[in-house]
Amino acid sequence: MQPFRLFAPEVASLGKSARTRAQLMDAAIAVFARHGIEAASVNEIARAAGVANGTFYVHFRDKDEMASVVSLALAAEIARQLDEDMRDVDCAIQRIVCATRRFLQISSEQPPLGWAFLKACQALPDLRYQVGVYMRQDIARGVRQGVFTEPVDDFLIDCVGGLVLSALLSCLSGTSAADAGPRTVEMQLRLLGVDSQAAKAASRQALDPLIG
Amino acid sequence: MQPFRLFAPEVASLGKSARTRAQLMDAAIAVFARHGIEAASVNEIARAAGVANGTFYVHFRDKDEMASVVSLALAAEIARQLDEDMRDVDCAIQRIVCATRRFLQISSEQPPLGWAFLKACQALPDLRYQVGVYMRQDIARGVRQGVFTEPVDDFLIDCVGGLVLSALLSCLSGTSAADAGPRTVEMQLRLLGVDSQAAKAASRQALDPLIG
Amino acid sequence: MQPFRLFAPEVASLGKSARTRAQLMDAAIAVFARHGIEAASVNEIARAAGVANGTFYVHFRDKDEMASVVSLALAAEIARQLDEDMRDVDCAIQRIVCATRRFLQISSEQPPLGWAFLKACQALPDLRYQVGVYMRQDIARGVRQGVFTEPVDDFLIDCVGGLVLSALLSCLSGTSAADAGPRTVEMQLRLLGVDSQAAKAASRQALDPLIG
Amino acid sequence: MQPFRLFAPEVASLGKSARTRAQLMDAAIAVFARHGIEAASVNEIARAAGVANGTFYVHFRDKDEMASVVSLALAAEIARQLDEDMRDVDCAIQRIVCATRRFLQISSEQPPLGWAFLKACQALPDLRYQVGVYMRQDIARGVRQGVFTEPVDDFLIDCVGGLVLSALLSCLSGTSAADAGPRTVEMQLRLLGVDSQAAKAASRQALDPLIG
DNA sequence: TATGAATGAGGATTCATTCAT
DNA sequence: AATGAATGAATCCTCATTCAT
Repeated sequence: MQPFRLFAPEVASLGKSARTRAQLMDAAIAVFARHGIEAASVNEIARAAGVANGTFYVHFRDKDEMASVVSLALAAEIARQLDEDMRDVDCAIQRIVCATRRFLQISSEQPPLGWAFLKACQALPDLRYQVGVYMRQDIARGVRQGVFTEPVDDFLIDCVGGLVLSALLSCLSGTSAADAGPRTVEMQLRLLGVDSQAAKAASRQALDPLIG
Repeated sequence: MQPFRLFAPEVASLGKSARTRAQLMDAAIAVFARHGIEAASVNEIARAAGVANGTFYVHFRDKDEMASVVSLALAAEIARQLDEDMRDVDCAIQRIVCATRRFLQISSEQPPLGWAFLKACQALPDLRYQVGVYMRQDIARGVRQGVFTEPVDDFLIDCVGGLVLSALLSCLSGTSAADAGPRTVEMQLRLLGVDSQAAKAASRQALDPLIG
Repeated sequence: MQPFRLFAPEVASLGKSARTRAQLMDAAIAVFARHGIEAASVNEIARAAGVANGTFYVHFRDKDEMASVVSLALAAEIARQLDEDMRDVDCAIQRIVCATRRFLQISSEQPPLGWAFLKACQALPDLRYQVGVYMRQDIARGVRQGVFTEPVDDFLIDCVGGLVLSALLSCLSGTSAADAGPRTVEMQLRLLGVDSQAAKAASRQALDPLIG
Repeated sequence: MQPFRLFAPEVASLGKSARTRAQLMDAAIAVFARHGIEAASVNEIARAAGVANGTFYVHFRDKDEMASVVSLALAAEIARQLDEDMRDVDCAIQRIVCATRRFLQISSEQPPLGWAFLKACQALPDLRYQVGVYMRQDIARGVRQGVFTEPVDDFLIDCVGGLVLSALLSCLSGTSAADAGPRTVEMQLRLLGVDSQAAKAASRQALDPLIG
């Protein structure tokens, strides 16, 4: 019925209310992915979640609040997965390589998730800001480690973030090559000031087999 | 009443009908800039143009057609200005430098134009494709001239285009530094495979005084 | 507020939703009767039903679906009444006499119902077909009983049906005589091949006192 | 461009203004036939006539007036053709046979004309009345000649007229048999009180070869 | 909590009609 | 007479939101 599941667990580990809320959020992601955030209708989300439309307002004040909650939760969930993968990685380059490739993998292998994230980033400045904060940590770490020479400011973050989202869009649109992950990382490292050869080498290095 | 003027000339050099159409298009750009293309309402566009709602349909079949016409015309107008500036420039790097800095200048100095273009690119894949075709010419020229080492494919174009749009968004959001133009060019050249120092040098070189 | 009641029962024997739906259907019949089906506006129907315009779409997908639902329900309701009256009548001539006179009585005594039915028949070929199927049963029965000599085909059904509707129109227009029922039956029987005298005799015979 | 021509002569025998008016009337018939009178739009009629929409109002006060003018002219034109065919026929039965068969022939061989006439009769009581006046003449003649036994009143006229229109509808809908003309006449004569055998004989008699 | 009918403002679109040229 | 752009009321329909159950 509802093929996409991120927040609603299979087992009934949550209370009924929390489960309904999670179903609504998963449904919202699927609908946002299909129609974009503005065009998504509360009725369609409720229908996709298998609940009555009125139930929506039991869990969210209005559509805007839900968009914000869902988008932030989506970003947090992605960040959680990336952090988990990089728990023990100290090298900033490694972290960038890992995070970016893993991010592209996750979001292009689950198109609803990828599209929803992409469209949410386009629609919600708050979300872009949040993502920027997250990226800035690793980039700042690279500066401290002396591997990134570019001065870190909002503009750089905006551009690096925009590059990754562009790559994601390209992947989701289906026109892009198979090695989009490494190529994106390579470009990203170049933007950060890593020299060309080092960027290429780092971007192509083997990752945990889980990661493409 | 309507501060933004791109298509509607001050003088009555067009017939009355053409003038009304141009007013609608200018109004559309202003409204697209404020609310995005999807959320723009025909009534608001007509009101902004100072005509009755029915008049919209004298000039455009429906909202979608107008969005497409306006966006393409907007892109064509920008391209026309850029081409004019670069009429005699042969060097691909020079052309990229010039086009990108000029583009950012034009579109961030006229926020309605910039926002409208940005949102149009997000909403209309056709427009993105058009813009890609335009950019690809100069990039291919650079490859022929031996200055860009990166292989040119759709993915590269998507990323380079995305980078420039990200820079524009950053500028329009008002958070970015004054040297966004040169910095964007520098990043762009790096993505294309120009080495770091040459990129920095080229991006900072003096342009025609008109260009910032 | 709404003088015509066919589907909405006085008592609250239906759920609230079903009652609203029935009110809309009754209102639709009244409006169809006044303006015809094509010219009837959803807003006017909703207003006549005493509900908000949006409520219309809670109960019907769109105007066309409602027109079809209402018309078929109207025809079914009329057919139900006729069938009830003729439950025990076997003779085809009797059935025709009874059905036609009763039909004219019902629909000319309740002009909204009559007009709505008439206009629905003009606008909806499906409804005409339905009515034709219904009429054909009794006519075929008459052929089996050897009292109708005319061969039964679509053209005959179309003509007999058209005759009855013409009679109804004449009644509703107010120009016609009091004995429209018997005269219509007589003509109808003649069309079916009953000879003139028998037709006149049968058409004038006494019916249940309820029936005029 | 405009396949249907009734009022606009090929040759320029009329003044320019009269020609434009005639073109509009022909176009109106075609459009009425396609969409019905209510749904026909002035713009579509003007377009079909090959003139600007404003021109419509040079020739007609408004849409209703045009509908009335066109319908009446259409009926008059048909009547003129029938009268021409029957100029020398005195026998009422002959006249009915001839008029009805010829009418069905004309209007089913030129579907735009047939549909327009049919829909006009449904929409405009005035037209129905006019047609009734015309039919009544021949029917009254039959009564004087002693061949029709049925008393002539509005109700009879309505029913006989309705029968012929039903037959036309059946023909235009394409479901009806080839001998619709004779069968319609036969039914019509029965309605008027002619006995069955005489009706059949008269209805099948040979007509002028032109007439089917 | 959950429901789902009801609401009514708002959006896209059509169209009869007017009027300056 | 003819034009065709302009008008704005009216139409169908959607949708976020509310509320009684």
